[in-house]
Amino acid sequence: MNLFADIRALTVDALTNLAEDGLLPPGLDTKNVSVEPPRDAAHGDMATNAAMVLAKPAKKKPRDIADALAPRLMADPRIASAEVAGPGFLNIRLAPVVWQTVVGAVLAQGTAFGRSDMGAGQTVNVEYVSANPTGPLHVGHTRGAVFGDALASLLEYAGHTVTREYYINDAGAQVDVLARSVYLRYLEAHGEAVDFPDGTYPGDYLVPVGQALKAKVGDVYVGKAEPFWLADVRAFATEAMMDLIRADLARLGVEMDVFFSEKSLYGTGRIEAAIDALRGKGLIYTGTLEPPKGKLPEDWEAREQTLFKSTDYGDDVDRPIMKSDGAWTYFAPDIAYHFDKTERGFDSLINVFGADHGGYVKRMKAAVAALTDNGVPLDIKLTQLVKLMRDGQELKMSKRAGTFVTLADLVEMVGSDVTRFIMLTRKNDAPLDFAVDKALEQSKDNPVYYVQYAHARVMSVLRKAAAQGIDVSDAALGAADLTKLDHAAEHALAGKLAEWPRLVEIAARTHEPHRVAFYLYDLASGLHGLWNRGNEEPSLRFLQEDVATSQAKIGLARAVSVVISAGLGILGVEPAQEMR
RNA sequence: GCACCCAUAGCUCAGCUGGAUAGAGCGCUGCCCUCCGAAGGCAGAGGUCUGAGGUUCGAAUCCUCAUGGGUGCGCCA
Repeated sequence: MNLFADIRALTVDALTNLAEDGLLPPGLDTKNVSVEPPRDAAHGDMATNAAMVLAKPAKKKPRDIADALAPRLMADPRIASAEVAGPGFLNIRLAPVVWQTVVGAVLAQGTAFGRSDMGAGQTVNVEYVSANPTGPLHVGHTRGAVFGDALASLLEYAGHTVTREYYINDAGAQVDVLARSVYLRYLEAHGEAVDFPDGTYPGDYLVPVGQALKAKVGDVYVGKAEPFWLADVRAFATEAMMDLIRADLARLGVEMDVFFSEKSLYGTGRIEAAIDALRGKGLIYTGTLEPPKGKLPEDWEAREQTLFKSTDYGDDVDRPIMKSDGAWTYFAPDIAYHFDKTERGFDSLINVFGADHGGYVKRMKAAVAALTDNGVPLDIKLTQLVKLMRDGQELKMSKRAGTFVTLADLVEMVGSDVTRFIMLTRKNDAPLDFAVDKALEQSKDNPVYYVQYAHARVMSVLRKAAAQGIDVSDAALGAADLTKLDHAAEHALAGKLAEWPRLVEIAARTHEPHRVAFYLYDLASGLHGLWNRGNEEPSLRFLQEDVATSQAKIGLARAVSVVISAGLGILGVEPAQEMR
């Protein structure tokens, strides 16, 4: 149930009737007619801009249209009043029965209240994290993981069929570096003294990998030249790193559907097939790029390269797909990977990258647009940097200084729920200061606890009521006489609940899960407000003298907890039963 | 030099396919527990939405330019 969509449909019907009666020209385009919550509560429950949007095409004054529209809306039992205001807004007040219906719907549908069929089963591939398999995930990856996962859940909630996917860069030079580093740890496990030259990974996390390699193969690689062991060690090390990464993701409750190996694209003709697809469209050619403007790289010289004509699809320059030694650049397998995604039949693609990959957005979009003739949209969401703060000071991250903070460290410090919620209290493209000390504080300073507290309060009321022998099952509350919810403050809170399905659609459409977090904060605020008004107005307390009234009021509180629960579910956060 | 992202209250940030008098938290001032959890609530003060043009009935929102920050920029993925 989406109340705003319902009232919008009512409005459009009324406009159609006006046209049939000759009061408006026929065939007006109503797609820009909106029904929204007004910014100022004094303006009523909803407002429509219909009169202003249609004034020009109908060649009528906005107020005349609004005057004609108002009585048609008021004929509906759900509408208590419709008044013309301002430049031509129609402010709508809803009948009390509407709010009672909303609460009843939440109690009947549970966390499915707010689900949308907007996605219409469209398949979406969400690729996120995709960190190089060379070490544990760090704080930056954490934001990508949380964002991508919440976005995926949000899209599922809005009716899409979602695949969560991780692209493993296991074919480049950096996994050779990994293999050499593990080899050194392997020698160390055999008692050799080793040191780690530049261009190797000295991290302790490879010590157990070296030992595991020894346990597996004994000493067969000791004293052997690199070509003898490189491929084997690389495979072993990469697998070990992916185990590490999967374990890190599990700490956050992130579970991928697909891990896609870059290496699997090589030697199978799949890169060639993707490039051939572009060549077939006349988009591959041999040429020389202009030198970049401004400061030149020192060793710059003009070279002939195999290029993808990405400028035909909005990129700034054409991009090389093959190195001068004939090997593919990193971009070629990327193209092949996305070609593979489109061939798997996804209706749309989403990539979540760190902001430092912003420079690849245009070429990636160009590649997908070219491969699908603009048929499959690719949205790329960039997550900005995370700064960890403690006591107002930035925790500087430095591997050398030993202050490198990993995902595992962060989750260890503040827990998965707090990590996830805080990371989603900022828009993805805004930098995030993560105050580790504040995140653990149980106060209003901390939005996680504020929302959790609201949920816990409701649970507390339910426990208290149950102890008094009141049936507080959702079925019983839903069957209660909800007309007892007759106070404006209660209607206002129910109105917040009614916004939930609408918010889900907006958040899903814009690919912005942070909106869910802000909505939950707002909803929690509404509950806290009503709760405290009960201090001064006993009739607003949830527990009343008679059972029937109690059940109605508890029903409202329960409905709030259900929606909080649904929202937290999308964010991947467990609702609190009580605060401790 | 070019591209992308960003600029909203003292601070940290929301702001809905353009909508009415721009919101929240922190901080500041003053209130509210014989009462379901005060880990909360209420009220007040605080704004040329970086600047200048443009489109529109209407711009924080869209377009152009400027200023100030961040990120990236041909054989690293």
